Amino acid sequence: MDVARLAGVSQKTVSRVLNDEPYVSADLRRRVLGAAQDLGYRRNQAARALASGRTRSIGVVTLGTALYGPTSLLVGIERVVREAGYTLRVAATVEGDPGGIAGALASLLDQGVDGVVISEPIDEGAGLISVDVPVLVLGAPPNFAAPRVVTARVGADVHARAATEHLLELGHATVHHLAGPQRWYSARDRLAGWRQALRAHGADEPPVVEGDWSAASGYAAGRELAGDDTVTAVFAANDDMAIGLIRAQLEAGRRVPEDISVVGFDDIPLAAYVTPPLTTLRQPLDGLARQGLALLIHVIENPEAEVAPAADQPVELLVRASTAPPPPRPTSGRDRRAILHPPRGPHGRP
Amino acid sequence: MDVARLAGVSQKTVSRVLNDEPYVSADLRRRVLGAAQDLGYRRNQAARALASGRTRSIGVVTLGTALYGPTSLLVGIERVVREAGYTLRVAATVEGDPGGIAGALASLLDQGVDGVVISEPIDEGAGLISVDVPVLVLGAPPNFAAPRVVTARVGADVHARAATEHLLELGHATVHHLAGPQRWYSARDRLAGWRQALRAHGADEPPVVEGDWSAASGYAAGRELAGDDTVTAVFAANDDMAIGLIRAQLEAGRRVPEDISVVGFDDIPLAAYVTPPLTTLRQPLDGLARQGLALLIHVIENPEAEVAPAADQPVELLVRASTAPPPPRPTSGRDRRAILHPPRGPHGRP
DNA sequence: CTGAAAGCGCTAACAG
DNA sequence: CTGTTAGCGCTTTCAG
Repeated sequence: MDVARLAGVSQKTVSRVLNDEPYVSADLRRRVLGAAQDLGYRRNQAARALASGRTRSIGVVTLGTALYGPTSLLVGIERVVREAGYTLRVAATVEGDPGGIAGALASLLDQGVDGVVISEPIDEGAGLISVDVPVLVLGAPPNFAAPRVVTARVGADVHARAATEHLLELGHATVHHLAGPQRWYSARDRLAGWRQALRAHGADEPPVVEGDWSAASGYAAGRELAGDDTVTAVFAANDDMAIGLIRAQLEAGRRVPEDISVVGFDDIPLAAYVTPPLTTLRQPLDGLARQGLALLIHVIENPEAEVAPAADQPVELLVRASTAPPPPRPTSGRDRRAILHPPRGPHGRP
Repeated sequence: MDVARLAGVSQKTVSRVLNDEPYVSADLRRRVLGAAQDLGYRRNQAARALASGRTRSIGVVTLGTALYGPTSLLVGIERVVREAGYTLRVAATVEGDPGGIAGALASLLDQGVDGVVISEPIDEGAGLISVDVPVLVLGAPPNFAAPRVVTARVGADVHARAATEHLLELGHATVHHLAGPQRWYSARDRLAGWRQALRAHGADEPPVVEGDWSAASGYAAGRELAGDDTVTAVFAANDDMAIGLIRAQLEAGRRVPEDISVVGFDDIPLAAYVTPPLTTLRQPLDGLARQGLALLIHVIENPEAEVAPAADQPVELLVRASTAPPPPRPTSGRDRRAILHPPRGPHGRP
């Protein structure tokens, strides 16, 4: 090693200095650092990994879409990983690709990551390959075969329940739910929370409409629902669908929130600026990433330590202008499909 | 190596089989594959990298935000990288962190990536470290010291020009521009295109308002502009700002598009579902990623080959409901700030 | 506190 | 077609 020669020490001393190991005299340390600097020396990570069995890298399995939730998580994960001195490797899965998670995981493991985080997995039915490094699962039930699995979740069911209750407390007889794809654990959680709220209040449970998270699917659902004016309140499983749904309502001549209230989920940055500004739930995605990774890194670096599971993240309901009490005189239940709404002109908001 | 022993061959033969090298008998190949299978053998990538000097990984320097452009590109990049049989390493930069790109690049290079893509860099003023692997720069002028730099861009100036011309052709006397942060090359491109269009049509060039890509900044700009009703058309540098701006206009009692037309940029999935549906430009981000990476991988695998620069991606203007001809009787230029708009009630859309 | 020797698990080069 | 011999550049023993 040239650095060692230039500094007139052994290779091992260089290694010690660069790894901040103790038992090196200040003088040697200075000399080595100087030599390394002069030579523009950088350690070869592949060699380090081979010799030490560690890569100081963390792999993340995420979904290959630009959806708000997964991408926000990814951004948060990257930041925390970097701050902790690790590097990030990414393997995305494609929806509908069976065994996608297992494949992505295998690829990451091949690369020798020290730990992996599985972000918002969807239920693939299949069992997962066993993993010999610590795993962090973000937003799903812990059902992975790994020596050390830690999980962190937002407790979406609690949130969904709060959203639904907000609507119920406004006086709506019941609340419809525009659900996310049920292969997603987060979509199931939200559905469950909605159902809990309805039961707790003794409200009817209307049939669930399922979307695919997109505004387009929300729009389609909105057209379906627009014909039925007993629908006075909808809890959508994410903001995009909520916005699509609102759009469909407006086009059908129903006003939001006067005729129908809508609550979203996520608090995307746009939520406060659409018309009407959307009442929604903020997901503490950043806290989730931060908290989960702190746990994961702790387990990586202290293989023997016991870890307490992460606490659920807090709920935050943002009441804006898309929710209001139900319209005074709900149409009688029967023949409702026959009632034609004259276009009342544009949707209003003072 | 156990696999070699089990199959009764040399280590090198195993290596050959696993690397799909020629000159191995079908029989041996079968035997080796079988043994590897039985043992659940996986190659150690660190050792491969050390011995071969290649990692079959590509690094990407991206911005650590959840903005639509950067994240969509990242998703596209990941997919193409995976399809090409490479793995992905990510290093994000933080806005405002000087030398962020250089640092991220250094981290990636340390990891021994075979190539790197710099996605939507911002101008950091500082020079960039020199790089000894092929580099793909997405969306910026090529000014990097690297043996092989390839670039691909969307030609945002052409797009911006088209957006501005759309407004001009609708009859607007001029078009205001709500720009993105000028440290971003893409923001500069859009500004340049807007300016070109104005000049070509001999229109006045109003002062530029600069936002930070967020809907909140668009809203702030919208409030500023709302007092001036000579402003009949605005080209916003992205959809989020356009939506924030529209919101501010509506709150000020100005109708979109009757009183003021707005064009966005990006065609985020929500653009067609906000109120009014946003006229915008679709960025062929996916094509960009695909095209750029094809080039990069070609250069990685054929170090000697000459490459033609990627062709600019095509323009696609999506005319929806946020643009219309200007209002019939524009208020005279003077005293315009004194004119109070009685709240005309809600913004309309038939 | 410091150094010498011995690999980590693979692939490159050269023989057979 | 197949095997042998050396390393890749570090970190880990284990002695000084």
